[in-house]
Amino acid sequence: MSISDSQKPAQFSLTTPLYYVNGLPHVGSAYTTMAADALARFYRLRGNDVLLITGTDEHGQKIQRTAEQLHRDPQAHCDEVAEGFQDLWQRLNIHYDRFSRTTSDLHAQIVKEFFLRVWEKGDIYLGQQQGWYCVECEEFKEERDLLSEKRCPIHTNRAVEWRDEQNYFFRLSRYQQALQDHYANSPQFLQPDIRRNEILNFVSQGLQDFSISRVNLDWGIPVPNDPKHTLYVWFDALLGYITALLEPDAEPTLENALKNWWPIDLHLIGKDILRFHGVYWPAMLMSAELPLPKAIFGHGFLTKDGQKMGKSQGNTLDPFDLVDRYGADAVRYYFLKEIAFGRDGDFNETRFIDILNADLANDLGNLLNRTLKMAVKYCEGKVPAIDPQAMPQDWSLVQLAQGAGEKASEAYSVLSFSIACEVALSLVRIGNKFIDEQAPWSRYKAGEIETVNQILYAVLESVRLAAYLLAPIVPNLSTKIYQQLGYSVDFNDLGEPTSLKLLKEHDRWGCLPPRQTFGQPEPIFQKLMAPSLDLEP
RNA sequence: AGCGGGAUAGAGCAGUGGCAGCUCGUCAGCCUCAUAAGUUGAAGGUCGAAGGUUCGAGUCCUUCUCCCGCUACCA
Repeated sequence: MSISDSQKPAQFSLTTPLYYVNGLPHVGSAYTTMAADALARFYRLRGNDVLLITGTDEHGQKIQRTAEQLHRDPQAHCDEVAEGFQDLWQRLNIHYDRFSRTTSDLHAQIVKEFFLRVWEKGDIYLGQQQGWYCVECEEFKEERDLLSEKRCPIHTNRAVEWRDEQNYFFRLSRYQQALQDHYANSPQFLQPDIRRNEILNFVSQGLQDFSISRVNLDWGIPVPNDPKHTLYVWFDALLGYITALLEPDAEPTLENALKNWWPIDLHLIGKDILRFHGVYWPAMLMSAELPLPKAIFGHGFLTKDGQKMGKSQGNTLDPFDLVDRYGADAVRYYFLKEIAFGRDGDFNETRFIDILNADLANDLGNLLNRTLKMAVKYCEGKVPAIDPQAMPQDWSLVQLAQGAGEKASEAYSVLSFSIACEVALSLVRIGNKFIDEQAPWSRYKAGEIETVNQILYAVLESVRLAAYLLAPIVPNLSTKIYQQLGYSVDFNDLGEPTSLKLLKEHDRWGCLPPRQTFGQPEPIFQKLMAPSLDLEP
């Protein structure tokens, strides 16, 4: 199963949603993006060519209105918010390859070409959209959802209006069978299973065509053959994934965009937009006769202290504030380790602090620190000069470490970030027990130098392996560990082919080179303090 | 209303027929290499309720309660 060196490295492309720029990013967007970044880092470490796409969706009446309220040009408003997203991604140590914006000129070209392709297929037609319309929501409402006196259930003091307007529609109904066949033939297409079930259920009830244009909308891309209409959401935003694939100097054509990276391996999204990615999008692509993405994963939602977050509830969790107070590694670790990816999860600050201090400071950080300081004293500041292969094979730590790389790799491949972390943490926990049992400090006093060397090597190598396996989640921390062990590696600098090569075998036990000189031992993760609510002097 | 998910220790979770477990937190003993870290042990559970199948049920069946998601245009 080994890949020969002459072959091109396997490619892996993935996307986050293109986030709506109605406001600065919330923690849910950050969650998706952190997961995407961790996965991208995992594949890069494996030696794959990776393309991580994120970006912003910038059209729509809500944006236009928000800009107007701020007495600002809509584009200027979008620029500023998009910059806010990029700023947060930088703070969270996200390494994306493309940032796709739906207001870019390139995008308009791609949208036009795609639209015409579907148009020529006969899947777009002018129809009549009738229904109760809430101006605030910008949505047509089902009559059964309305409150008394035809009031919108969200904007309870506003009555909905009867609208009867011409819109363009996409013939989604035509693709029901093809979609169902695809779901059946590609069980990995919709993940996790619970979301797949929802979609299967939904599609089996029959599909209606959906409208893809609006008439009273200026801020957007005009319908190519009828500029009185403006494209609405899905025939705009979803295509941003394709626009993102254009090489920097390429002509904006579908052919150029799809040349290298299509189809996308994974669309990572929140569960709220699964239908659009799992039903609308593949149907649109089928209509355009393009290959479908390999998989779509809808992750769960976050609550805060068990409560749904929302501006109206006033209990939002600000990702900027979180990362500023605790750092990127801490935030990434909490969300990816403490929440089973795919399920809903909760943020609780006390728990956040407890978990980080226990796992990263006490267990991992302190294990490195105590072992390294012994090695500095007992082994002249170098990795003990022993043969890693000649280690006592009955040591539980060694046995565990030998299987850890593969286990973690399997976990990452199925987006089980939490399990990948547990694999690394189990090495650390067993390492702490092992060092207590073996008590190298006593053995050193008793003159058992050879055994001390073996013990310290085994523990340091386990910490190295744990750091390597955690690198997609906590790259800064892993870098610190590697540097204290004497490497000059930076896990944030993996664009370099040389460093990639260097690390390719590092998921295996026994890499740590004997006699390598250590860096300065110092705590890699300072304990977090709870915010002080103490008002007394 | 229909479909699906969930209810197990103070918190978060694992556990598809055989002694109820893991992590965090709490309390106590041990160690002294270490970031007041580590380690060992303890306390803490009538496994949502009731009934049934079985030698044996957290696990299978039936009924019920509560919570959550989906049931079409929520970026």
